[in-house]
Amino acid sequence: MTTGTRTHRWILHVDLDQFLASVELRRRPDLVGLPVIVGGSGDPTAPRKVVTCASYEAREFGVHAGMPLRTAARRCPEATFLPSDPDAYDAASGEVMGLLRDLGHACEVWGWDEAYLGADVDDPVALAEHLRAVIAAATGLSCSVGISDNKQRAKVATGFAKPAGVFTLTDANWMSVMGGRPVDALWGVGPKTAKKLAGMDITTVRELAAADAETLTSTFGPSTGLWLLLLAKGGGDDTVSSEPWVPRSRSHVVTFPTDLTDRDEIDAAVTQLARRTLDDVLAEGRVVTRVAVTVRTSTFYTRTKIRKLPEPDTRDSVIVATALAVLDQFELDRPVRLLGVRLELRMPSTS
DNA sequence: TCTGGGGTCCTAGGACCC
DNA sequence: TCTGGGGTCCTAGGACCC
Repeated sequence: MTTGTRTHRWILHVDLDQFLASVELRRRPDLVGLPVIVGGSGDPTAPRKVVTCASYEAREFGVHAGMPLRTAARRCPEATFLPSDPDAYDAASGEVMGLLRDLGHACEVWGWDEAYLGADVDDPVALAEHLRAVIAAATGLSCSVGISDNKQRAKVATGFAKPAGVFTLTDANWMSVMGGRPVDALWGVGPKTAKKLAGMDITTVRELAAADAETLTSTFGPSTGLWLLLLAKGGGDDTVSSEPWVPRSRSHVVTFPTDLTDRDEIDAAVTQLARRTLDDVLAEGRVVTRVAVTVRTSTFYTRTKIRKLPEPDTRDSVIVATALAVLDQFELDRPVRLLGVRLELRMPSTS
């Protein structure tokens, strides 16, 4: 088995196409080629539920992940709505990641439907086509592959590979492909950073790449400023680690169908969230260091408070009491739309 | 068509100690 | 008496991603 963190000649970003929808289509071949929308309990009339994944056919109607299900139903009434089935997606993801690990290259898994391979090969396109064929033959799932020499650029390349393709992005074609595109085409640059940059008259990747380093560091800080410059020039993180990812935290949030106003109900909900999250933590043999509680009111005002435990702990009584004590620090003078509990975990010693 | 759920990382600022 | 910095721990909050 390949382990450790190191650099490689090539980094391949593997991204499963419309992953959740594809898993559903595998067991519902009658729906192939039709608009399929996965989310919530599969009831398109449910309020406060959103699309988790839309098939490419559904996307033609303007439906996308994060859209309220009721909106999706209006845009695409003929779609088939399916409930989210996390166990099925876990299993399918496991199949694919197992196949990728068996290829004999460094393999870093990024969530359900993405992974990076680090490979010292002469022909990365051949490797990409090979793994696409292996995954398709063994699982019936389609993926796209972006090829580069760092993660960020490989990830951007995947955008050009989709669906079901391969795309290579290197110094040779980076600026000609990306130079004229908006800065938020870079992985890690979102709307806020794009707006800040626009205020500095920087709107394209080419302009950001040519920007003055001191100007960027004075606005974004020494670390972030230089990172933005590196990203625009096509740089990024060039290491791939095959070590299993150790989560830093576990959390659950709930948006209530109707806002809570009764304090006893709010306490009960936080207690339940804390217990559910702690169950996950204990199942993984981890220990809690900090307890965070998030409250979102009817006005969508959202705040998180957090408290460090006196000692790392696993006791239900301590975790629940701490969550309730943190909750008690909120004003709670408005109806509560969402509650969340996040447990931060002690990292295993690295020795 | 009012706005889900699960994560990570970075920065700022206050408290406290030397 | 007053003032100075440095370092570390802690929480809040921002930003981004899938």
